[in-house]
Amino acid sequence: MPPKPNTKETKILMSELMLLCEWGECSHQFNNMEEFLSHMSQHLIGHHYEVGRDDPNTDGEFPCEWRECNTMVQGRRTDFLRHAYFHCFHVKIKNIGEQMIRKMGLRGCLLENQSRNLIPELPERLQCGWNMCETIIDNPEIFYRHVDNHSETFPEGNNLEHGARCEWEGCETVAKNKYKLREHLRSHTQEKVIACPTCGGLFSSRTKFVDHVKRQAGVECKCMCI
DNA sequence: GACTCTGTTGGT
DNA sequence: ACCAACAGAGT
Repeated sequence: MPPKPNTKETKILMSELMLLCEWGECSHQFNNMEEFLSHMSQHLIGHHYEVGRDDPNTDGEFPCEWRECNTMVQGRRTDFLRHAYFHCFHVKIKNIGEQMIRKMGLRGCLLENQSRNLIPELPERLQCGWNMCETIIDNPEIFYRHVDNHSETFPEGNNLEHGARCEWEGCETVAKNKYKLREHLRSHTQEKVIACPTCGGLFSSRTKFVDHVKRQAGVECKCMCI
């Protein structure tokens, strides 16, 4: 059935992603994450890495060459990779934010955009806490997909008789169904779903992001400020 | 059936 | 004021 004529076309389409690489002088564009990530891996091969000197298990300093990042990653090479690949994930969710602004006819946020490519503090490592899993993946996009996949162990449908029990270490949550579990799992991974293309801020839901944009654009402030 | 949005709550 | 988490409703 075709979409209803009067519904707002605010659906975010992954097929409309425009992913721009901002590594060093690079400005390649991609429309899917697979190609973008594999492109990024080419930038990272051998980047400040010498066998025998920069041992993967010893600490070092890794300057990130992503434009307007200017971060010196202190730690192991694996910490640097996690940082570098987070830029790719950040590009993706910022692009989702851009689509959102466009499709809802909003004005962008008015904060300074010097922070647009700054990435937040990440966990020391991205390790899956699902029972008996313990998988560690240094690429946030791939890590989040991995965790998400654990929800596939539950049957389809919205009304499961026994629900979908989270098996994350120490978690007792029983979600209503596997879709709720997917949502819940993001609270364990701190995965964000959307980011502001202007200031770079990350948000856990689309409504939070829309609130942010409206607030920053000064549109109809609902609070008692002044 | 597979998401997606919205309102409430509770913590900082 | 801000935000994460959740339940339940809506598409």
